[in-house]
Amino acid sequence: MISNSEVASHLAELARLATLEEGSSNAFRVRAYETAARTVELLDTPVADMSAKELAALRGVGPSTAAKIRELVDTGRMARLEELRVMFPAAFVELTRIPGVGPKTAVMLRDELHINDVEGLKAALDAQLLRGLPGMGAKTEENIRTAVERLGIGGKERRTPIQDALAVARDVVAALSAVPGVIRVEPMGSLRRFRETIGDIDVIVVSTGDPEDVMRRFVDLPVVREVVGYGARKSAVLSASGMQIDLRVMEPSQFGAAAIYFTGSKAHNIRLRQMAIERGWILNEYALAESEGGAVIASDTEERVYAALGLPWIPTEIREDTGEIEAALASELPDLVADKHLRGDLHVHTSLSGDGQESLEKMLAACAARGYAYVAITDHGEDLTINGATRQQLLAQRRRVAKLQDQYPDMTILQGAELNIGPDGSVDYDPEFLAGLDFGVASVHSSFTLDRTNQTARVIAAMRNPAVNVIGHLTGRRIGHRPGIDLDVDAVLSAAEETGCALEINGHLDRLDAPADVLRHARERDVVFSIDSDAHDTRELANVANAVRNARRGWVERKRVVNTWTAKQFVRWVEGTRGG
DNA sequence: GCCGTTTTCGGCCCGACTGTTTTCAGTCG
Repeated sequence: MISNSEVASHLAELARLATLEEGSSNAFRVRAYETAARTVELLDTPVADMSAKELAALRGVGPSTAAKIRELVDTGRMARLEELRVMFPAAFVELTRIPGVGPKTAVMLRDELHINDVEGLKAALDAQLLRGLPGMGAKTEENIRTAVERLGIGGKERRTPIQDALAVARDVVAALSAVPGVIRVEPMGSLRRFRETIGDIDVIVVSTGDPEDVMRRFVDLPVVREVVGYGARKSAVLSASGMQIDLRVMEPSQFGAAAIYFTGSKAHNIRLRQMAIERGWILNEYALAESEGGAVIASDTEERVYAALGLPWIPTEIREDTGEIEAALASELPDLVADKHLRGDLHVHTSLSGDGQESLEKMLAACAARGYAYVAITDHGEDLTINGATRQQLLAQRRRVAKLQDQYPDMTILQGAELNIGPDGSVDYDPEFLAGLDFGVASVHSSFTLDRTNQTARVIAAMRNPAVNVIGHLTGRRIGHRPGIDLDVDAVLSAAEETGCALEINGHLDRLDAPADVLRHARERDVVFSIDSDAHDTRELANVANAVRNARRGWVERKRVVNTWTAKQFVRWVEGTRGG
């Protein structure tokens, strides 16, 4: 049976190719396909089980798209998509990845110069054929030549892991904060929404001084390799690593409208602007204002702009037009977990792990300093041969923990381990030894290439193990480096409901695992989570803030997170899950 | 292609920048 995400990716491709046919990504047909793709992607009911009539009742899906979905489900094909694939082969579509080449230009290049791929474009550039086309001159030709040469480093679809983008953004923010007159510098866009990968870094500078000072300072930053746009209030540059950084300078009174606008997502903003129009208003990056006369209704804070539209402030992580507007209108926004709710950390390493950097004593002191009511010390199990702790080492640690517990009357210390889930679902040590531990996190650290059936079976077997309270970094992915293991997410969520085993939300920026889309799908299920740092030194304990933001993206509510519970509730859950 | 307390047709989000044009089209976000 075809999955919803496969159907959604067909619809997304339909939108991409329709862009070429329509000549614009803003064409209504294109937007309709995009909306339909988003709706299907997020739906919990399999579309394969739905009638055309039921499909057409979904938001953004009408009779035409419903028929296309049914056709795909029934025949495995979508005739319209196949026609478009013939009209626009992949090598031709590749042309639109070049910055500056949109659908109109690509089609003109083919119609006028018979260019069908990037190689053909290069030849035409060498022959200086582009400058003879309508609306094109030598300058445009040169711009396209430059863009082709750096395809792969600055292409439109290039995305950077959030870990790398955050580092670049931090430097830009620090440098621009020092410019005279600047009172505020904030990263916006997908960085503020905390997506796993970032396209461009968007930054707003609020300044009471001369905006041109900010712009000059911006394009002179050491990180800047090339200036790709330069205006009085808006500029764009490419960083040394090829990331695009967009900068806007705004007045203090515009900050709220600007923050909403530049945070996005685009789909979220479109919904807000539609709501503004219904009221006879207009919403842009400067203000929410009356269409007639332009009297400003709200602009200085996000809260005021949302409130004027009849909405509560919407958390940045869920601004994707995937149901948050409807929830806000119905006063049913989720009670998202926040940093201040955390009462403990359930995945902490010490120097007993080969890759742990600091002593048990230091890690506990740092946890206590964070105000935790409980903590689980979870060094690697022995099956991780280069990093794991032996039984003797764990027993010795257990005695040390017992002594240290006296120093922390307000913090319950659980001594456990991060167990390794073997390819067959077994974990380290033997059941008798494991029963002597207080807590168990079980994680996949090997055999990443098993098929879905086997991966799913091993994870579920670990969940059913009475020594396991939490499944660590569910998919094992490393963002930008390694894909996650192939899992039947539905089956895993069912096992989590059945066993009470928590799914970890890991705070390492290259993990953010379980991924937000998995968390979102767990929303309708009776699943609990743990928000963990997976710290290997005291500094990394702060990683929980990353996990919190990823949890919020996945609509995870406070009540679902076991380490927001009181010590009493938490210990009851631990005891309930241990021993099955 | 979708949608409707302006409902079955006529709308559909908004603006900066660039390069090419003397008023605008294309691209981008």
